[in-house]
Amino acid sequence: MENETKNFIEQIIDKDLAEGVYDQVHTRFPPEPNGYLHIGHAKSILLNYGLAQKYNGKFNLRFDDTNPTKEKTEFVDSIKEDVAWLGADWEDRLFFASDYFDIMYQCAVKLIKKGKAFVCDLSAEEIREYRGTLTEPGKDSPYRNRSVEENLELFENMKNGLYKDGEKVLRAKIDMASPNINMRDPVIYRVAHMSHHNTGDAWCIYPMYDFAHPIEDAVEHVTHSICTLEFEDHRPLYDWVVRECEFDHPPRQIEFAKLYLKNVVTGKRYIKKLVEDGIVDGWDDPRLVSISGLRRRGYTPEAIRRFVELAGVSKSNSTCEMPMLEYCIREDLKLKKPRVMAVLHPLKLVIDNYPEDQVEYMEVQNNQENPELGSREVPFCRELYIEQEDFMEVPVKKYFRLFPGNEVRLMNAYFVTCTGVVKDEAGNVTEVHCTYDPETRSGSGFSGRKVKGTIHWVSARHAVRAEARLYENIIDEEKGVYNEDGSLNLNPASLTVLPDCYVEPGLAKAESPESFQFVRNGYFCVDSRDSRPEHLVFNRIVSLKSSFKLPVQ
RNA sequence: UGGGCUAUCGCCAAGCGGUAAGGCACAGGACUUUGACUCCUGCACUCGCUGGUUCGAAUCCAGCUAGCCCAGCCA
Repeated sequence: MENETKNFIEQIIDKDLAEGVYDQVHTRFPPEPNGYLHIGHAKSILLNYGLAQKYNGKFNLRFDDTNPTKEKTEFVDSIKEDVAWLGADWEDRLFFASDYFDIMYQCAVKLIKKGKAFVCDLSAEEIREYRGTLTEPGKDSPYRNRSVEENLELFENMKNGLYKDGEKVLRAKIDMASPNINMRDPVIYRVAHMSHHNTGDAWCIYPMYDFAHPIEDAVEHVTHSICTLEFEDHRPLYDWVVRECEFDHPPRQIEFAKLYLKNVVTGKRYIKKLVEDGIVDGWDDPRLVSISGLRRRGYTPEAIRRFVELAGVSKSNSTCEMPMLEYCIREDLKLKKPRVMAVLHPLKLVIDNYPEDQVEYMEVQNNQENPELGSREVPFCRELYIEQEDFMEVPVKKYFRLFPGNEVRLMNAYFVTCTGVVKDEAGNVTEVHCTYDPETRSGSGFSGRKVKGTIHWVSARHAVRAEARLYENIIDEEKGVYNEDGSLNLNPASLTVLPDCYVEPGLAKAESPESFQFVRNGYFCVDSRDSRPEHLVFNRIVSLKSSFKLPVQ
């Protein structure tokens, strides 16, 4: 733990602490409640929370709700749930930017009094024109030199609702010729006659992000305000606001690169579109990488934490590959969850020399690598279901599962030798027949001979019918997010439903996502949202690393 | 073409003047009551390019090149 390499943010913090710039570390996660959180937010949450933990500091959850046109209470609830689920504990420090509207208003008044802000009557279009372009400087607003008294009065009028939306704004007075466009007298307050989810109709003017955010950080005594790269250009303005408003505890803004996943829709607007168009069945659809979708699919907070850790923190734009995330969930579940038998594509196997009405209960370790998980008893009888891919009438080279004449082990049970098949009129194999050797029962210590193949099974008489859902990325690989006509490029194979699966008896519907490893079929999770009684639905979390692949016929 | 930022293996990512960590992926091999897991082994004489400084450069300097971000009364 001590020898871990430090990321660049930790290096900055170390330096700050060493130089006495700060004597503690205080971070925050400041989402705008305008959508659900996704894997990208997890990086920010875990980074901020992790730093607070590491330095024995504090972590706040703060809703950046300064724009009532986009925000909803539904989103604050879901965000709180997801942040808590990820394990980031804000203790008693849950804040809303809107709780500081009074302070922000006072700050604005202070700026006006210092001659650092003015009320501007220009329209939005005019402001844009006056702003100049990337290569040409802007020019001063004709209202830039209003007196302090006039500005004070006008601003108060703005607050008191004397003006319509867009009629007037408050602007910081900085430098219209700055090469940094954010410094060209940015708007810091706008008029919006609209109910706010938190403050109701108390206000009709709302502060802009660039003005509000530094104040939020400063009043909360945040020391390190960590945000993403696109705000780098805003840092001079952030510092300007903190300085001009004369805060005692100036926070430091640090920017890092967002986390992207290859061939995956991140980005609220795309996910929002999929939800609104009804293409997915909600923000928690398992095909999405929303936190709630990952949770429903069976991902654990530990796996997501591990992934964020592995991906690291830097300033270079990067895109991780899905296998990295998949590795993390396999790693996490491997020793923690039971390994049970389930047949996704059933084929009946009849043991001709096994007594018709006999049932044996085989003792099976829940997880061979982790004895602490204990064992269970699995019924075994004459008729079983095996996986279709575990039988080949005409075996290919190097195939060592079941084929006529070959002997394999039925996992946790007996050796069986295939004796023949039954076919339907069309020539499809409908039943496989075999004989078993009673000497070879699992655990009996039999060592007379060895078999190359071991296959899983489920008792036909006892098995539970279930539905398995296999999810893939919802956007087609390699083709990008959009088609040429601008529509989303959806992957038609993103959801495969296997309605006729059989799983070991004993698996039941769960209240919350419950994960298992289905031997050779990968990791699955009981979908707790399926409301049909007695209907067992499993979401595939991730498949196992490639096993034997049949040669392409 | 103004400003800001970035550039180290297919993908992440250490490195901060002393001669390229690690993980994912991939490829071999061993093991195996599932071809998984585990375990070994391999995987950048080279750090976007070109020059320069130095005994010595991925690290310093100069000049290029490429990519990302900024002209919301969004965050």
